[in-house]
Amino acid sequence: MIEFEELDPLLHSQLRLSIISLLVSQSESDFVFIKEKTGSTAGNLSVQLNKLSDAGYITIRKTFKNNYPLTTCKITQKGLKAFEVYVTAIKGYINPK
Amino acid sequence: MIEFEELDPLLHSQLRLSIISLLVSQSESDFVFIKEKTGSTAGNLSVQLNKLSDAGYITIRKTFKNNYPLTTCKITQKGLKAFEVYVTAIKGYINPK
DNA sequence: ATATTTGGTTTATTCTATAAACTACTTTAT
DNA sequence: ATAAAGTAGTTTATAGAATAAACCAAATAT
Repeated sequence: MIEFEELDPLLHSQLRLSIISLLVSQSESDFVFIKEKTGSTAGNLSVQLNKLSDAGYITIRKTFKNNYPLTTCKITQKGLKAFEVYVTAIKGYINPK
Repeated sequence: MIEFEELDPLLHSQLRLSIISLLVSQSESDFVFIKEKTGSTAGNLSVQLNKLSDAGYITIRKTFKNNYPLTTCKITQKGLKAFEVYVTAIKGYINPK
C-alpha cells in the first residue's frame, strides 16, 4: 500500500502556500503586503491569487484607498480546511517512521 | 522583509519528497519498492530518481537479482542534509505565527 | 506637459510533472 | 522452438505550472 497522502496541488506551491500561510494568521491582507511578505513578483502574485480565488480558497475584494486601487484578500472556510488537510498530509512526509 | 524561507525545488515535489522521505528511514530501497510505496508510475519514478541522483541527493546502483535488473537507491549525506533543511523551512509555512 | 510611481493584469516563455510508448530481457505456456 | 505475457526499467511527447516581461490605467512629482 501507498505510504504517502496526496498533497493538494493548489497548496503544494511555494508561493500559494506562502499566501495561505499568511492569510491563516493575518486573515485579511492586501496585494502589496502579500507581495512584500512573500517576496514574489506582482505578475506571479496576480496569477496565483486568482487561482486560489477560483478554487474558493480565498476571496478577493477590489476597492480604492487614497485614490489607488486596493486588492484585499481573505481566506475562506474552504481554504482554511484545505490548509489543515495539507498540513496533516505533509507531516507524513517530514516525520518519517 | 520576506517571511518565508526558500523551499528547495528539488525536494518540493510530491514524488521526490516521498522518495527522500522513504530513503531517510529505509536507507537502501530498490526501484520496485519505491514505486509501490510512493504509488508512482515507473516512468515518472525513473525521471525523478535521476534528478535526485544528478543533484547528489541519492546514489543509484544497478545490479541483477534472479536474472532481473535491480536498481537500488540510497540517500547520501548531502541528501540527508537537504531534507533536514527542507523540513525546517516548511515548518515556517505550516506553523503560522 | 511629461516622466515616474503605484497597483495591478495579460501574454509569452521556460520549466516541471506525468503518461504513454518503447527497450530489453525473462518466464511460462503451447 | 516459438509465441505470449510478465518484469524492470528508460525515453519521449504532452500538458500544466511558474515566472518574467510587457502592458495598462490612473496618480503624483518635476
